[in-house]
Formats: sequence, C-alpha cells, structure tokens
Amino acid sequence: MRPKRSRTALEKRKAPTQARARETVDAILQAAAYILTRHGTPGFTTNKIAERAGVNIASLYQYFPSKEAVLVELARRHAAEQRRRTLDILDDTRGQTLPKVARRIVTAMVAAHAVDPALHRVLTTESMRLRLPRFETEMDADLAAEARAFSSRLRAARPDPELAMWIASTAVHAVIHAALIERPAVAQSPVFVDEIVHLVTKYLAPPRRRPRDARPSKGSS
Amino acid sequence: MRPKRSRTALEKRKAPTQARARETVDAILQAAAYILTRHGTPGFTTNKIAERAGVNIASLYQYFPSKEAVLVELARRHAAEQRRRTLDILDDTRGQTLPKVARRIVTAMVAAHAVDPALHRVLTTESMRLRLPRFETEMDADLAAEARAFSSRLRAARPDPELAMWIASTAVHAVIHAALIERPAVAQSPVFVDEIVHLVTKYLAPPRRRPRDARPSKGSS
Amino acid sequence: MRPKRSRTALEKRKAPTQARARETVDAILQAAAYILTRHGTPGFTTNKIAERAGVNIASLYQYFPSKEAVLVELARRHAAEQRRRTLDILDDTRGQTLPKVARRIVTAMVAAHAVDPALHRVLTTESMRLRLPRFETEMDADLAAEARAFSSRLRAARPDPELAMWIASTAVHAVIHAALIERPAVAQSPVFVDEIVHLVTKYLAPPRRRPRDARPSKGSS
Amino acid sequence: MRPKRSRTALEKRKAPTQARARETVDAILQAAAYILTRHGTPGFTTNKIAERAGVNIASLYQYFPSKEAVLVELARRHAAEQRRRTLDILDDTRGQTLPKVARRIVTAMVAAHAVDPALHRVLTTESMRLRLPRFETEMDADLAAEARAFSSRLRAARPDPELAMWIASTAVHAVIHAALIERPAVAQSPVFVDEIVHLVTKYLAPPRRRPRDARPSKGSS
DNA sequence: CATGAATGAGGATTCATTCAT
DNA sequence: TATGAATGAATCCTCATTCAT
Repeated sequence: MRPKRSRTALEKRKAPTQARARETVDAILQAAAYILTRHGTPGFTTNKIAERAGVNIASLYQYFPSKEAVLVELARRHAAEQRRRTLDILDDTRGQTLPKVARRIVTAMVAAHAVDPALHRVLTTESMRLRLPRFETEMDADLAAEARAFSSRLRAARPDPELAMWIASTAVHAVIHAALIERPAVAQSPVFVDEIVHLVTKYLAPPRRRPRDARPSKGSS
Repeated sequence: MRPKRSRTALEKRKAPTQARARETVDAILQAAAYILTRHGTPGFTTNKIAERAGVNIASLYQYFPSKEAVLVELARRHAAEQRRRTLDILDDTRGQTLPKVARRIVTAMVAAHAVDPALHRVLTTESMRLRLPRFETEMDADLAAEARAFSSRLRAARPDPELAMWIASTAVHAVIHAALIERPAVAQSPVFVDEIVHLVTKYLAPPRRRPRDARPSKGSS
Repeated sequence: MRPKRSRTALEKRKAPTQARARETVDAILQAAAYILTRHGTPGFTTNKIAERAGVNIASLYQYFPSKEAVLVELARRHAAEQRRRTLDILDDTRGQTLPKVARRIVTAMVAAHAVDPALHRVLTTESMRLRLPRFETEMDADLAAEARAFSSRLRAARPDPELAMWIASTAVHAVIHAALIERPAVAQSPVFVDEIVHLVTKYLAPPRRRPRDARPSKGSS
Repeated sequence: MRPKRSRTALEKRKAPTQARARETVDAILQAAAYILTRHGTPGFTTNKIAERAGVNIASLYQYFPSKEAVLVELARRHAAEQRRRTLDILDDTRGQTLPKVARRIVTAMVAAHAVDPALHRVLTTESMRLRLPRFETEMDADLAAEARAFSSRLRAARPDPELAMWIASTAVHAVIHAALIERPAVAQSPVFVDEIVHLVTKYLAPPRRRPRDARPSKGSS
C-alpha cells in the first residue's frame, strides 16, 4: 500500500463553484467510471484517470484529495441515482400489492445493473472494501420514510421487519449481480425476474391460515 | 529486458516433493490468507506474503508462477474444504425434510463464514474477478450428483429447478456474507438462521393450493 | 498485476517542452552513454542510468517507455552526428579522386571512433540486436543522393555498385572498430589509415587493363 | 551486474573424467548454444541452460564455475572447430594462387557462418565483451606456422604483412557476418563470394608495374 | 555425486502525489 | 488556476549461486 500523505481523506476537497470547474469534476468522474469498467480496479490509477479525462493530474488533486475520494464520489452519485429511481417507483406504485411493487422494483434493478454490470459490481465491492455504508443504508429522509412504511406492512409476516427488509434487499441485489456476471443470458429474461419476485414475495408474504407446519416444531439448529 | 512469462499463468509451477518444500508452500498459503484478511486485496503483494511466510520471495515464485496463482490455490483449497463439509451434511441428512436440510446447511455455512468472513469475501470476489468458476460450479462428481437429485425434487415447485437452485444458493451465500460484515451482531443469532431458512424454503416450496400433490407420493427424499 | 506496456515500445514517450525537461532528457542520455561505455550492456540498467543522471527513475520512464528506448535514442543521435560529419566531408571533397575522398573519410571515421570506441561498438552491436536499421541505411535524403552519385561512379568497377558500397562501408567500419579495440596502438597511425584506404580503393577501383577508359573522360569527379 | 562470489572464474572447474560426466558437460554446452541462438544474450541464464540440458543446476556449477565460463567454453570449442576447418583448407590448397585459396576459404567461412549466424554473432560479440582473444589470434602452432608462411608471400604486397593479414581477415569476417544478418538473400550467392574474394585479393595483391598513382602524392589526410 | 530447495540482490516499471511555474 | 515536471516508495518477478541431503 502506498503511503498516504494526508490521512486517507475521502471527502471532496473543494466544491467546484464555477461552471468550468464542475465540468472538470464531471470529466474526471466519467473517466474514472470508464477506467473502472474497462480495466477494473488494478487499472484504476489517478494518472490514467486524469489522462482519459483530459485534465492534468494536478487538477485532479485539486478537486479530490486522494484516489479513494474519486471512487467514493463515483459511488455516491451512483447510489443517489439508484435511490432516485427507487423512490420514483415507490411513488408510482403506492397502494399496489407486494408482488406488483416487487416486480416493478426488480425489473428496474435488473435494467439498472444491465447498463454497466462491471461498474456496478466494482462499485459495490469497493464500497465494502472502503467500509462505506451500503447504498440502502445511506438513505435520505424520503427513502427512509418509505422504508418504514413498508416495514410496518411486514409486521404480520416476519418477526423483525427491518431485518427482513435488509435480507430481501440484499438477496435481490446479490442475485441480480451474480446473474449478470455468471449467467448473462438468463439475467434479463422474464423468467428470471419472475423467480426473483417469487423469492422475495414468498419470503415477505404473511403466513398462511394454518401455520402449524410453517416452522419446525423442534426449534432451531 | 527480462522475458515475460506467457499469459498470467495460474497453475502451480512446481510440485514440492520434499517435506521441507511442502512446508514452504503451506507457509506461503497461510501467510497469503493472513495478508488477504488483514490488508485486503490492495495489500496482497508477493513481497509481503513472502515476508510474513518467512521465506524468500524467490521461493514463492518457485512454487507459484504469479501472484494470482497464490490466490487461486488459496481459493481452490478453500472451496475443496467447503465442498467436503457440504457433502458431509447432505450425507448426514439424507431423507429429511427440506427445512431441516436447509437449516443444517445454513447453520454450517454461517459457521464456516464466521471463521474468517473477510477471507471468504475476498476469495469470492477475487474468484469472480479472475473469472474462476465459482466454488459451487466447480463441483466434483459426488456433489454434482447430489445437486441433481435435489433438483429433481424441485420440479413441482419451480419451472427451472436448476436455476432455482442457483438462485437459492447465491442468495443464501450473499446474505450470510453481507450479514457477517454489516450486521455481525445478528449474523450468528438463531433468528437470523431462521430467516435464511425461511427465505429459501418458502422459495423452493411447492405451491400450497392443493396440498395433496404438493410433493411426490414417494416421500420426501 | 500491473498492465504491461504494449510490445517493447521504442519511441520517445513524451516530448519535453520546458527547458528543465530537456535538461533531464539530456542528462539521462549522457548518463546512459557513460554507463554503456563503462559497464557495457550488462551494466546498462535503468536504475543505474537514472542514478548517474541524478534524476529519479520515474523521470526516466516519463520520457522513455523502456530501457531499449534509451538505447535507441542514443543510437539515433549518434548516427545523426556521424551522418552530419560524413556529409560535410563529401561536400568538402567534391570533385576529388577516390583515394583522396577515401582518405578523408577514413581519417574522420578513425577520429570519430577513437573518441569513444566502446560506445561505438556497443551502439553498433545493440542496434543489430534490436534490429534497428544500420546507421548508413537510415540515411536522410542528402546522404542518399550522395550515395547514389557515388554508386554511379562505380558502375565500371563492380557489377553491383550498391552492394559494393555496402561491402566497402561495412569492411571499413569493422576494421576500424576491431583495430581500436584489439590493436589500439596501431589504429591511429598513418600506416593503418593507409592500409584501409588501400583496401577500399583497390576494391572499388575500375579494372586496370586499358587505363585510358578506366574513368569517364569528364574527370575524376 | 550480479555479484560474483569467486573472482570471475572463467576456466572449467573440473575436468570430466568419466564418460557420464562428459555427457553432462556436452549436454550443458549444447543447451547453452540452443538458448543463445534462440533467446539471445538476455535469455542466457544458467537456470534455463540447466533445465534445457536436463541436468540439475547444481550439476552445472560442478563443471563450470560461472555463467561466463559456459560461454567461454562454447566459444573455445567453436573457435577450435573453425581453426580445424581452415587448416584443412590451407593444407588442401597448398601451392595454389591467392585467388583460389581465398575463394576456398571465403566459401567455407560463408558456409560455416550460415549454419547458425545468430550463434556466430553472439559468440563473436560476447568474446569481445569478455575480452577474450579473438579466434584467429588464439592460434595453435600449426595455424601460426601457416600464417607466417602466408605472410611471407605478402612481403612484396604490403609493408606490414602481419597487419595486412589481420585486416584482411577482420574485413572478411565482418562482411560475412553483417551480410548474413542484414542481407541474407545475397549472402550465399556466388556474386557475394566473388566480391569478398575480389576485396581481399586486390588488397593483398602485389602492386602493378607502374605504381606512380597508387598513392596520392600529397600525403595523408 | 546429483538433486531439490533456498536465497540475497537486484532489475524493469508504475503509482500516488507534490511542486514550481 | 492549470500545467509540466519531478519523485519516493513500491511492485512483480528473475537470476546467479549455494546448501543440505
């Protein structure tokens, strides 16, 4: 690991106030995304990013205190974008049944991932490596409110609704990720979406009338 | 200019024949695991591995043709170990109901991951990056047979049993992974295991409308 | 794994625009020449070159894509220098007889080689190893014209004037090279120059049967 | 340059007395020649030689004290072989005219070089680098006697017959070398041999009756 | 002896980052 | 402010050579 002069600064260094500066920052981030997609983490070097962005390396460091900071900003924007989309869908499907909502969200997620699965994957992985909060966790007020509302609906279904939401979301994400990489052919088929929807709706569905065999009677493990 | 080795060789270079050499190889792999756990992929350098293993860097290269090869061997051994454990469980639970089998496997997986979650995660991630076949895919004959047997049981439940198995396995893996990292407190609780079991059993359970034909009459495996 | 540069790039990487940078490049080349002379090819390492040049190794790689590229640039400059000198002499001796021209050129070559015979030799050898065109071949337009003019004079003497020129030039070069290394005492004596001149003039002289038409009547150019 | 433990020993370490040992030495030298031809000086490593020879690296060091020593022995054998051939020809052409002798020798040299020009070149170059005496210089008694006899014939032709011989031999060697590398197509044609023979015979031929314009009257350079 | 194993010392090349204009 | 230049510190990997068995 190369030595860090300043203690691993991750925040943006300086808010670009002028239009020109914002363009520079955007160019850097776009180049960073390209490099990440094209050459993966090992090719993700500040020099290459700057070169591809057409800006001087020193300019990069004017706006980002470190290489990691570029990654973080990339992840942040990526997450924000996803949040926005999810909120739109939730807004749009207000009052509909769980399967319908789930289908909408899953479809949107598949589509979102399909745009650049490599970037998605790297961003996820690296976010974990940098111990950044996951996208879902870093929810803004709106999404948090939605989530709480959603949770309350689950109270009948699962003992810990918040945990259940987390599990469902994690599972869906992971399966979509993996499918796009390991089984790209199937990943965008309706069958696949059906399966994911089934997975999550069955999991979150309230128990049947006769719950006697829903759990083993003997207790856990 | 030194000659460059063909293209990122991943195979072991030389089989250690003497006991002394086998110790060296083991020391290297152990050190590699340590480094990977401790410092993650960016800290995973051959120099550090050799230093930690207490062997000369040249010795490392006598047995592994490249840095990646060390990782691959690590992953290989790791996977073999897991396969062995899974097979044992399947062997042990032959004839039991899905929830029971699931509970056993999930419990074992949690335990296995808990030993060194970071290593688990990195190994999984890096295996993907190197486009190695996933552990589950790289099954030996025995495990493959078990998987096929299991699949056939699912025929009534899901349209594509093989895909369903893949989804279930991916989801379980991912959730356990993520939990150990993001929610370590809950990850080993019985509640958590219950949730995973619920997730997978509900997903793989046959539809409940007419219970009489929900399972083949021959009995539940 | 760091990405490897395409295939042994030989071209300069980046043109130094500021004076400071040009100084750096010059220092590198000067150091390279020194190292080559002093320690030969095996001692010709980028680290040593940079150290001797008093610049950081990374600066070397900012201007040269590889070790070979340094060598190539050295050879290029060397060749250019020689071409310039040869042209000057040809210009200066226009219209004189072959022996006189030959004497001038041979004398100049001996002098040029004598400055740093080791460097000369290494440069020649290495140029061959890298399959660079020989200095003479890589002639610029002016020198090529001179050569053609010279060739045409030889038509009466040798069946393939161009081949004859090549042989003469190769022989002269080689003998001077070897003499400076194996027989330094004699290499700069007039006797030696006489011998070389004799070698080449006898070889290129037209047959002596009927001396009257041995040369074109226009005079001995 | 890597550190030499023993002071650059070039001599063979131990005379192989047993047949098995001689085989080992031969295998090493053959492998060395192969490597040199195939991969050039940069690929010429003791490890590779030993591997190719099918002997253990330690065995190599039992018979050769250093890498250079292998090269030296290779050069020695190569030179001996050439000397033998030259002597045979001289023996065979005793009493014939210079052009005839020259043609025989040149033809033989071209043939000899053509077998493996790369090896020839490397051996020559490296011999110089190691400051080994040139093959011709390191003559045994027989060849020396022949050379003296030959020299005496030249007394009428050149002021310093020994120097003239050296020049002629150097020139011929060099031109053949260079031709095989730079102009392989022409190198084996009769025309080329004719030219070389012409070069050397004209040079060594006694002067014409009217030597008044053989040298410029003005003096050198 | 012959072999497998081991290693100190480097070699080429890159990277993240900072300065001086 | 933006840029060209510079650099300390690594990184991967190889080599010549020596030992212990």
